[in-house]
Amino acid sequence: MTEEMLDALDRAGVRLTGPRRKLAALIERREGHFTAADLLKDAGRRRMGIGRATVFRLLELLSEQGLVERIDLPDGTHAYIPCEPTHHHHLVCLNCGATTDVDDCGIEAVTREAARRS
Amino acid sequence: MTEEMLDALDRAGVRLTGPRRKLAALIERREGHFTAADLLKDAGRRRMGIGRATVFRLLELLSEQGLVERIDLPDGTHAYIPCEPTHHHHLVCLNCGATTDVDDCGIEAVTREAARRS
DNA sequence: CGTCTATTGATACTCGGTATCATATGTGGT
DNA sequence: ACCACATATGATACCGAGTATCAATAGACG
Repeated sequence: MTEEMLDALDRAGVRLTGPRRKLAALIERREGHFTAADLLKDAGRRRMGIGRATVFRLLELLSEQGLVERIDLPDGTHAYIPCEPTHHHHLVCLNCGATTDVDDCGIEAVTREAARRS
Repeated sequence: MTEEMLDALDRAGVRLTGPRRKLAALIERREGHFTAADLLKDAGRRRMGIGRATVFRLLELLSEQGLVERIDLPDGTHAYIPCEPTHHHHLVCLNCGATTDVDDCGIEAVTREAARRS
């Protein structure tokens, strides 16, 4: 997984820097979803001097590359889920935070119908 | 619509105060969705001295009463849509901001399937 | 090894929303 | 019509997520 990320970053033509390697490793040991704040906390606890901005920047990069899915939580914060860059949806349990992938794309039918009626 | 809101507030056992009446009127003249910031701006422009907190408090109240639906935009902000307190979904166009109601609840099938599989 | 550009982290900032708290104001009882 | 008192208000300060800036650092490539 870490390798995957680093490869993808390399392929994207960006530099393979120390902070990025460290953050990729941190993401790897997280299971399931996490927030920017989680990573920041992880990094802080291990006294790697990784700046706020760097974390947000890497998450943006990863999400552009499709290695991470950005989820909009109803409380207005964001979570990230490491994932394969294929088409699918995530369902997030608002109570326990568990996540599931849904490949059956039933949403399309609903939106199509709504588009027709508007 | 304003009457509806005020009635509902009355029914909810809260006081029918000046600021609440004014805000209800402001909401009425807005069409479609709006944000807390929109209301704040409206109120400020007319020099009604309505505080930040009051706006958020009223929106919370209205949303508890089901008179307004709180929408989570992907950029992490919230919008509100005046609506009847019945079961339905909203689709928000991310480009133009237009909203549509969807009563066909296709989402249930998807979530049910996912629940079974997890 | 050296250059040169991408990246970094500190800092300050913005913005949506919330907590606090003294003051003002609806409301229900008389 | 008045009063008492709880509820609601607005000013202010605060919080947390995310972004802008910018001088200093460090990959990558020759």
